[in-house]
Amino acid sequence: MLDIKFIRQYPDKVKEGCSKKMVIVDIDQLLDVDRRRRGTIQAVEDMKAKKNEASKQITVADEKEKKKLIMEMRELDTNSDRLDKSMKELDEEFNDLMLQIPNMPLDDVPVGRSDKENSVLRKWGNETKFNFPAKDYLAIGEEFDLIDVKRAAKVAGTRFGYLKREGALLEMAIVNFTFDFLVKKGFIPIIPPVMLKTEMARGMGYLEQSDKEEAYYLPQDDMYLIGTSEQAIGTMHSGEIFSEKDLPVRYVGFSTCFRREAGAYGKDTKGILRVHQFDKIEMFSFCSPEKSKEEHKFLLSMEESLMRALKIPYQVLNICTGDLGRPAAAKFDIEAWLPSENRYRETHSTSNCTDFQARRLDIRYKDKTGKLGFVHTLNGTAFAIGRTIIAIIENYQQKDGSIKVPNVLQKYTSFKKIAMK
RNA sequence: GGAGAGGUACCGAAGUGGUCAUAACGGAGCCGCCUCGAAAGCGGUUAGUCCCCUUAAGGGACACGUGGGUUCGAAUCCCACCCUCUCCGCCA
Repeated sequence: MLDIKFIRQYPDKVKEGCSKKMVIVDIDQLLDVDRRRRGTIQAVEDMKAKKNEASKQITVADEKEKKKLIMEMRELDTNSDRLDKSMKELDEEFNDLMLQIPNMPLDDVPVGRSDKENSVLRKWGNETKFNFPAKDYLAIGEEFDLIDVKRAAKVAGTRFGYLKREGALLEMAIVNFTFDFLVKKGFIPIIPPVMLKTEMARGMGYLEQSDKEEAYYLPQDDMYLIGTSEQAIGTMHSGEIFSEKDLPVRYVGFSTCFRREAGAYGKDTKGILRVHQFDKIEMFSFCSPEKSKEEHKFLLSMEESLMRALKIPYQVLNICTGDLGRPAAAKFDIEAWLPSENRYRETHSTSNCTDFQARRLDIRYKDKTGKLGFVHTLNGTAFAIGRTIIAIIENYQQKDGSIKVPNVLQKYTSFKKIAMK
């Protein structure tokens, strides 16, 4: 959510931000509702002030005076009912419009219409080439019985997978390695709930329009399954006030993530690249507003360090305004090299959501002088484990058909390569 | 799932229709006084959001878990929901 005061003051900036993000919202209509709403607030408050004054008098008035005042107040009530009703309508309209407005992109975010206009910031590592016929991850995974999507389809349907044998063990190794790495950097390890109350899901800004279709909803309990642990970590401090000296507060969370992939029919239908359920390690920061740009770079540097530790070639994308999504003010993606596709595929994403989520969730901080302000929230993928395993299998396949385990992970596994069924 | 108790400030807690929310009382934190220093004691302080006005100052509304209702008036009475705790049942 944006600050209405900011919208009043800089309507043109907000309109520009919306159009850069390819979001259509009628800002003039919002400002009109805002004007009418404030007028009504004034009228309602005047009336309440009158009633409060009369109430005070009633307590000290004599019997005759009291009766007269009560009659007057009864009459006033018929008017106030009408006002209350239009107040409620205006509030609803106002909130509706406010929730539609996306976060403003930061000034240095490149302007573009869609993901086709994202720019490559840098590349790391040499794109893996083999002097033997390379296989794709699914062929190798099935050969060694690491991945089983056929039986998953029987049991749960398409877009599910079993991770088996060394595949399952590899997941544990990645989790342990990543937690060791990030806890040493000061991140607080956490395993969050994977279900959210509706109000919390809304607070994270993922329930508006098409985003809503992406989440699994449990009607019996009015709850949502999380699409990423970001949603359960960001909401953790809702309604709370940090001391500025305690910021930044950084978490590393592990959770299963659930996505309906409603708009992705026909896309990546094979294998486990795009599935309804996967495990992910996620970083999340709460920081002061002045530090969020720096914090964003820090999260990106953590992502890159992790990829370099695994020695998987990657590129960093600077996401353009049209591809940011609603809550983000700036975003970087990392794509890992997949030899079988001869291209990079997304494995990481880190967003600076500035105060957009903090406003909705009422997460503030108190500075040295006692002044309150909204914190900035940021998130970044440490590893989406399924896709990381895909990248490892493909980039680490050997001429003899085996898969080497990346050096940094060997400490966390009892095997150095995967060669036997 | 059944039965009960409860949610008030940083924490504990009183208040059970109006003079009790700038919220009694107790504790904790911070600042100051006292002291060579500390403890004790004393004094101060620890919330906000919105609207009007805006240079400042000021005025008003709301805030007793959340949302409704009853009433001239609700922390207090009624309804729904959320959360916490205790006991029983079930359970990894």
